[in-house]
Amino acid sequence: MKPNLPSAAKAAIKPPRRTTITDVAHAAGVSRTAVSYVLSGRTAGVRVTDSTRRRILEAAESVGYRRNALGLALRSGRMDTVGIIAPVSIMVGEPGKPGGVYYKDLTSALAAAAFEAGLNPLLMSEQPQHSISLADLSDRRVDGVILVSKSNNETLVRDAAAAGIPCVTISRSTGRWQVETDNEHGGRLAAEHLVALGHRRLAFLAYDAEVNSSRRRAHGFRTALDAAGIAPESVPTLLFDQTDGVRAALHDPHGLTAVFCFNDELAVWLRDVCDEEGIRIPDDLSIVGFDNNILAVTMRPRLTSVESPMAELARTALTLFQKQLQGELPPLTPILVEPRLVVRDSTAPPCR
Amino acid sequence: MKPNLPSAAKAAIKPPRRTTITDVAHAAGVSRTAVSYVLSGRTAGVRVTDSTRRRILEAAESVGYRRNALGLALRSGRMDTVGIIAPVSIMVGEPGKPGGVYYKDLTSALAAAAFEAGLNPLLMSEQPQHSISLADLSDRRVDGVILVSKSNNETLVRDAAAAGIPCVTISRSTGRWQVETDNEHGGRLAAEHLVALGHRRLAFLAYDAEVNSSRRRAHGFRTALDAAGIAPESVPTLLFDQTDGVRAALHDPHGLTAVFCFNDELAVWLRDVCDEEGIRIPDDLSIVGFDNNILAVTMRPRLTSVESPMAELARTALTLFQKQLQGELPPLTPILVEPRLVVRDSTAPPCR
DNA sequence: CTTTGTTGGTGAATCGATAAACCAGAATAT
DNA sequence: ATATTCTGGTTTATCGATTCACCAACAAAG
Repeated sequence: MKPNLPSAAKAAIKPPRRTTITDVAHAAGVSRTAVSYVLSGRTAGVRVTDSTRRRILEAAESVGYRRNALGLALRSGRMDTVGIIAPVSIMVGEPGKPGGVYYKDLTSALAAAAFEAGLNPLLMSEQPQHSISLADLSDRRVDGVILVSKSNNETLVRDAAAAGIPCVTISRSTGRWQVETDNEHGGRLAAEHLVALGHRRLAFLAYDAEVNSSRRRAHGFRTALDAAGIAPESVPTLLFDQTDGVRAALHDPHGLTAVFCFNDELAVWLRDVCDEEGIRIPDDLSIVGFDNNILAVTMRPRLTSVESPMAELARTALTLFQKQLQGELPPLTPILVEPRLVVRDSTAPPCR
Repeated sequence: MKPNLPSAAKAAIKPPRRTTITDVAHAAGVSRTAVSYVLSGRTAGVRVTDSTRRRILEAAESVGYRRNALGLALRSGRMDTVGIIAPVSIMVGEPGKPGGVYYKDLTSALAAAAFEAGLNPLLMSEQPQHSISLADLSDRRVDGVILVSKSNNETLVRDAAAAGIPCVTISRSTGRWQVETDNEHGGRLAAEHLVALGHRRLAFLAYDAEVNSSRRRAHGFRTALDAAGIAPESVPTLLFDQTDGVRAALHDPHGLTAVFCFNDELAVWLRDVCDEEGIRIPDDLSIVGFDNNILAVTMRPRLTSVESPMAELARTALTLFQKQLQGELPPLTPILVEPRLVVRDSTAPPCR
């Protein structure tokens, strides 16, 4: 039963002959040019009568013709593929690194949006050793890229622009084609909710205060608090990697009654710290997250969180990408996608 | 400020001239064939002296040559790209559908493994209306596919085989190139852990008892219980969509003391039901999950879970894929990846 | 009756690479 | 001295599509 001949193995990789435009041309009794013209739906350059057109379409149907993406791409430069550049370390979800859930959700949403837009999503790593580099991109394997990488990508964006490669950035501060969550508004939503509950002593918790999105959320948060009569200077920024500082802030007798976290994962982390310290949520401390991902609904107590609308973000990015492909001019300012607040059980009026 | 000429718009999509193999040939003063031969590292067909080789390499360097993937693919059929077929509905994480976390994790792990293997991952939807269909695959846009789709994919696998498209399936019962978690072993691990804690009245909780992985996990679970003297008939299968049955089972005075869940999401769901019913975990009921994903560490109490090693699964799939590409014969049986049990706080000795 | 224009296509070049066939000159064998 | 092999490449065909230049036949215009 077991075949000994290498031919059996080679059979697995034998090239299955496909029907080409030439086959259709033969079947219809016309030239390849006419077939190409009719099947691609072009309207300039060649004239064809309706009867010839029908003959070609029928022939294509009967021989089961499908256009070869490579031939098309090589000649005319369209690959109908969009590269999605994301950090590979986040794809495999390294435990220490933040944002794993966010980036997986975003990548998935982008892939789905690409399908909707009739494009094929090719995942690419921001680490050149893992994937084709940006310099390789001009080989037209992809028509352009969407950057969701978190690292400094100014050079990536510049390289893309210099090479004439369409490029949309998500939640970055570089590039002329940008889409991002309205982080300031998100911060305001959190602040207004907490102020309405009666909180007066609040803090912001971040991984890295200098990251752009972090700054924006903090700024929106403090601006709204300021409007409510709470001095921005009295609203500290706590840092994830300074655990002692966080614990001290929590135990201060005049201490905090509410914390706005950079994202849901950080909110979960804070919940764990509170558990260890015997601080009850929401009785002793209210927590607001950001992203509203699966962690927010799984966590106990359920997490009040600012939702960045992933699907809308992704669809907007794809829309921008296609506009860029069609040669339109970039928007004057980054496109902002509005977040909304989802209230759950981790926030309540303060008790102390 | 607003330009009226289309030329301004067209400039955005102007084709940036790339250096081709012809440029290198000119610079080195040799034929394109010689360049192709040297730069592709082939060893048969053409002879080149070391000095010529050096001249070509230097010329390639100095003109900044990079190989065009499309030309290569069109001529020789290698695209160095692997298609990953996953359900798009899961990519966007519809709330009602199970497995969202699992499939996102798996897709990400596959992408990372593809980078490691020197391949580019192209995401494809199992829904033809969203993406290129399998029939389109023979256009060599991808060298083959990895199927992680959850739906019945017998026809997909058959089509791929008929078209000569390399295809690896993950956690499916069709195809000759398969890799899957050893679900039976996973079930045994859960059973042995619970029996060691003293549990005698147990159940299995599933979305769909007929799904292959579900059957395997249940079978391993019952087999190990049988070996411990617990009759398999006394171990019911509870179903997610029959909530009343689940509640009844939980409240039975001679009722359950432990439940093994098909996956972590289902364990979270069960935890929620228990919360509503006033059943404490792990005091009144022990829960074991499967997957050991982020939900397991976020859930309170922390979830004891059987870990299916995602990275190993992905790497194995890529290895199989490359073997298939090289024309090797398929393994005689599906490759099994061994799970391990991670014990946390959701399991304890029974109190009743 | 010649010029011009229109209709309905065809032929050949091209995109960037690979692969098979070939070839001139030198070296070796007979 | 002639035949054969080896060396170091070159020429040409090809992958599957698009696109530009051109053409034959016929009609309308001058």
